[in-house]
Amino acid sequence: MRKGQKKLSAPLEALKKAEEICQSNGLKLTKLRKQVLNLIWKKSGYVKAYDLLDELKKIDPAAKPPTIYRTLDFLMENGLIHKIQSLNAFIGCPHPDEHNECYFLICDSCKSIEECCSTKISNVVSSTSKNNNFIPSKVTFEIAGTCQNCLN
Amino acid sequence: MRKGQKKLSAPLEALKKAEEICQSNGLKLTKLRKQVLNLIWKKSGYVKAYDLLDELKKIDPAAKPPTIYRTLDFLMENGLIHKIQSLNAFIGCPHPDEHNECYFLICDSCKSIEECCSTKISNVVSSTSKNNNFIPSKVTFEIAGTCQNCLN
DNA sequence: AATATAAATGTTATATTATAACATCTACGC
DNA sequence: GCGTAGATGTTATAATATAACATTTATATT
Repeated sequence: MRKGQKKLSAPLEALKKAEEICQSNGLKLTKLRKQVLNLIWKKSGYVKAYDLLDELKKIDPAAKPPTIYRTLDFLMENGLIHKIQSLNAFIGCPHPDEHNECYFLICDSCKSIEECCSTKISNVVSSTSKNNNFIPSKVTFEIAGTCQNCLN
Repeated sequence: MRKGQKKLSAPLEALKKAEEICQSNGLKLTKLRKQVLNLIWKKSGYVKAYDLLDELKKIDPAAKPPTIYRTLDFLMENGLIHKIQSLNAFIGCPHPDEHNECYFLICDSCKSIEECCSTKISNVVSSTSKNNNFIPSKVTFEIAGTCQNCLN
């Protein structure tokens, strides 16, 4: 498999993991939440909230902005999805069980996003935080640019 | 001077640097742009676009959203200010002449933002980019948490 | 100085993103 | 069954941002 290419089964795995995580943490992955998480994974890249709302409306025509935003909040709080701050967009988390510091490589050309975790990043965050006597709680690390596929 | 505390003269210095940079790069720091940059520096922390618009309206009652957003775009493009993506807010850049990779320590408690540059960060960005065959163009690195002053 | 022209600003309208506030429903423990 | 907390429904509006076109201003050239 080419590096950077998403495994076809990633959505299924992610959904299964989501079930497990909610199960073991006493969280309710309700029908609505499952539907939204599904819709997020159906898109190959990132999704915008209102596009998601449009999709959801195909299932439930009564859906409204708070429906989506509340659901997104739940999914984010529980690490099942991430918000890409520089795009105001959302993306499924492929490894919701391992909460490392993650960063995102965002291709301006093909709009793909690669989520990466690295101890280097975590180390830099903790060392620089320590240097500044700062207690970090939320890290936003997004690198926009051009991915390998689009370079050719 | 306590670490993390802003020098009182920072705004003046930043404005002077801005003049110099525009001068030497053939950019026009017009009256409007200077006014907006001034308003940004007048605030001790970050500023929201529409708050800035309200301030600007005190000087020019005819000011409208595009007035602010266009000016913010100019200032950002030329490195005189930064956008904090996780807050949809803007902040003056204290060292617009040295364009290192920067990150921001954002205190959730007192709302202060410390801009930091470190070669460690730059190194991590370039090494992880290289590992992923990714050519970075824009880095967003924001760490929210609690600052030293608010810990006590 | 008149003229061209590119950049900056003005203006109107609207798109996009997100939340407040309150009502109702549903699952679950007792 | 009954109470309660959490989830969802609903209405309205707040907050953020840009498109599109008109006008003005600076400045380079003649």
